[in-house]
Amino acid sequence: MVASEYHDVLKFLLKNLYFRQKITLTIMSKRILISDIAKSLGVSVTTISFILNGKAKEKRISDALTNRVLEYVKKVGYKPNQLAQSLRTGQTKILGLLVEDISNLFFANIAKHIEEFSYASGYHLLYCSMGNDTVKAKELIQLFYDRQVDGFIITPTEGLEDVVALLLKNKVPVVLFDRYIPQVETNYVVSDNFNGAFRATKHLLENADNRRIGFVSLYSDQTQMRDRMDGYMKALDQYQRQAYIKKIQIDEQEDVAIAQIFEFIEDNKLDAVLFATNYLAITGLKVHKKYGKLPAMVAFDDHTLFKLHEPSISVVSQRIETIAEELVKVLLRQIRNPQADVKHIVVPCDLKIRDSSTAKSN
Amino acid sequence: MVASEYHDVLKFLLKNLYFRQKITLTIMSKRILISDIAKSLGVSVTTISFILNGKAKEKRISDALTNRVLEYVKKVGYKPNQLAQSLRTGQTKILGLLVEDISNLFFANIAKHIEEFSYASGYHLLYCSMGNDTVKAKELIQLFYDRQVDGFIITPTEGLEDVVALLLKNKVPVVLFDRYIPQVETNYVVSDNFNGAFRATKHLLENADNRRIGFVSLYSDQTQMRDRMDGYMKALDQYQRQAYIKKIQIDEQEDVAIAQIFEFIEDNKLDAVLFATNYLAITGLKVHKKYGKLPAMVAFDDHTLFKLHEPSISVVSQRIETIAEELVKVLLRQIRNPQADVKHIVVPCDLKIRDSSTAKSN
DNA sequence: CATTTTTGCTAAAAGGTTTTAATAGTGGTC
DNA sequence: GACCACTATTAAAACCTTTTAGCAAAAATG
Repeated sequence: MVASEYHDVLKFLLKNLYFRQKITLTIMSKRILISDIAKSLGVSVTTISFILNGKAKEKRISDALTNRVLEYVKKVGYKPNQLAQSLRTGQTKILGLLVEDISNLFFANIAKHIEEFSYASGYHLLYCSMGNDTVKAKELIQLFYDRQVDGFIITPTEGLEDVVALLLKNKVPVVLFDRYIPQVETNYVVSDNFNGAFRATKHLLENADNRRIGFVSLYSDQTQMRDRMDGYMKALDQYQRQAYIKKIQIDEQEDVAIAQIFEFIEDNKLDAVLFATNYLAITGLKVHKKYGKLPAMVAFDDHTLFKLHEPSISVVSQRIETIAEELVKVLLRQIRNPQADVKHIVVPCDLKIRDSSTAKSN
Repeated sequence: MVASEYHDVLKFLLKNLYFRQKITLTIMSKRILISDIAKSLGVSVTTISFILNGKAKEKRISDALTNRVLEYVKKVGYKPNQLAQSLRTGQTKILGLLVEDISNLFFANIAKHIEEFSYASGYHLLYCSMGNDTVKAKELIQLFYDRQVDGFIITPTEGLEDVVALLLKNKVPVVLFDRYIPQVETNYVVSDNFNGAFRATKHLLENADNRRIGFVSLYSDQTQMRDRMDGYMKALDQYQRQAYIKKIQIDEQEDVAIAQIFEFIEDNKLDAVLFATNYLAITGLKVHKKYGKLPAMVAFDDHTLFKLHEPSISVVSQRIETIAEELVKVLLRQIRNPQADVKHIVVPCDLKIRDSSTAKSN
């Protein structure tokens, strides 16, 4: 199945998921077994299993019997016990979603869409937030592995190289997102952070008033941070301007961060700033609120706040739905065909220009 | 175990979760079986199972053997196959979390904390968003039921009375939150919406400039909406003021909603407005941005935006962590003791007064 | 010393599927 | 009419645990 076909199938499934037949609830205390059906119909369990798994033709079950079974199964609302099924087949039809923090709007949004695509394909999701705690992260991956999830969707935090490599070595399907691990050859889906930052910086540079343009980022070796910085640098190089870079500690106290950003802007007399994450940009806005000073700015990742803020904040926004769709697509491909080659998918970003980078105010 | 003890245990587990022993990864292709251990140690499978399930004493397994087994198990990193375990015991150690929309900040935050408390107790979470689609919601509940989750945490959308009742009838542990279903006697954990709204309204009333105070809500019969309105009404009654109530369609186009709110404020010459949800309040702020008019206001549910907005927005905020903790506590109680009586927990709200309801500006 | 009780452990069943290997019957071929 | 191929179905093994019921040896009892 080529990619575009696959895409269509997914879309189709998704669209029709909620319009299937009228839903019949079969929540009842005594779950009915395949052996009950076999007895009632005077047929063997094997036959029924074959029919239900679509192997009727292959196993030469007569059409008459096939229909009789199918009808009866529908009538009594039989559903195979998934645990028994999973135990036997080794497939749980569950994916593990490990994000940095599910309460972060970016991840929550991704999670929402991943959920939609997964469910449309018959997969459920176990989720968890790993924070920036490597030990916790490894433990959670181990837990999900022990639960025999069919695949992993992970935002790798630092220090996870070995465990991800271990998963791969054991042929566990994995797809990373938001950032990837250069040393480990895995599937990943990321935004085009480099170009996003490049275009944002260029946009700031094109306003002649912006002589001195700074970049606020985090102390982090993660690829998305590196790429954003590289994009910023390239734009500056093109215009032969000096770079001003400030990195904040990942778990810095908010007021400390605020003070640091304020100093950074003041000391360097910055006219404009590119913030590497929306969280940092929000911290930047608090500088504004506290010190009443705000240079031109662009933030990475959109946020409800940015549209409403006065002035509204320009952003490099990620195509969250596309990312989610690709994630599920790549992962399911790997699950269905373990031989499949590794996929690296880079999704373009969109530069949304608002007032914070154009208005002459401030 | 009384509630407070239980609370302590949870807290303890949570705190120590990440500091346990050094983590040893046992991700490996060939999973080791209990029978392998039995063979290696020349002991029966039964004995090992008893020991691992803490029944050594009860089953009179000698201490010597117990230790030998425990040590060996640790050495080879054996972990029981959870599927086989679940199949046999009927317990999956998985909870189903069904929220209206995981990408909504309120639910994402709750999800984060529910996750923490669940994991600390050895439970994992399957999540999904139901939207406002009753059919989808029922289907998802059915799917989770089929997966034999040990319990449900649900924000019931309208039309779910029957399926929740069905779960209850079949002794499936359920706890509702955010709102409940009056006709069905279930566990629930909700905020004290009535008093929250009452206090917020009273706060607005106490400012003598606010003669006309409106309430913007949704067309919805859900309890939390009803309670918030009742709280608003009671405060107005106390001050013998007229009520101005505007309800917006749940899935209304944003610009339509904006226009409706604007009209509502204009037509009634409102001095102040209480918004029944943070989403509505944000829509209200867009009225401000579009028409440049903003009465005094208080929003329900906090949001990053509100602290930063100029003026900052006063809110009735919910104690999300407490709610999450109670949810898990109540649900696990029910799971562990199916006879346990139904719990109704009402968590107080906090009125956070900011500039939008006090500043003389606008 | 015969009987009962306790100790220490285990064989086998149960949980509910899928899948392998086999069987009994039918029709065709030379 | 012996042999083969095919049809339509199934018994039993496998997946990996937990739990029931029971057994043999040792200790306690009268």
